[in-house]
Amino acid sequence: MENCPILFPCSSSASPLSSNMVSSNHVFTDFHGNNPNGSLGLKAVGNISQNGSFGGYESEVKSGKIKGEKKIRNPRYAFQTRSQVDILDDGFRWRKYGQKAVKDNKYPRSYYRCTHQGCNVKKQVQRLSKDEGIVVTTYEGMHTHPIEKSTDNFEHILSQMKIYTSF
DNA sequence: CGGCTTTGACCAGCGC
DNA sequence: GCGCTGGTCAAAGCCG
Repeated sequence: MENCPILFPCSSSASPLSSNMVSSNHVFTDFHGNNPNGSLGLKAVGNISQNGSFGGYESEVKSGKIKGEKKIRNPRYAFQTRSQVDILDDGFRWRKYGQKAVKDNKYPRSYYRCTHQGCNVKKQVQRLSKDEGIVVTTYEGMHTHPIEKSTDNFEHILSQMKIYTSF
């Protein structure tokens, strides 16, 4: 089955959502300041903690590199998920390659990399100091292979992400 | 035995 | 020019 909805568009699978996110350099989920709980229908997850930290997230590529177009980085996609654990099993195999503490947050940020050959997808998981129940997952790059694990439990998480990316 | 996590150090970019 | 922050690597150790 085409289990490559939004974040993980298979090379052969061209879902409208995936192309949408690819077209726009950053389809960043702009929840901050625009997250009336109830309108989202995310009663399951409650409130998503509307903080404006995401605005700064995207400012990375636009610094002074666009002029030289050399340091162009893969588009990033960040998602907030309500989870007790940092490790969100999205069906891929990730290898942790670093961990750093961020000043804004008291919790450390973990850097993961897809262990698949030829798949240089990176992701970083960060927990919000304000809400320890909120985990921010930032994906960088695109997977070029199908999911190797069943997205059984991941499905419900995905549904949440879908709502976020629907913005 | 292989794969993965951990942790410290190193490096590059940016701001002051 | 210096200092800071973020990001990545690499060696060692652990676990399955």
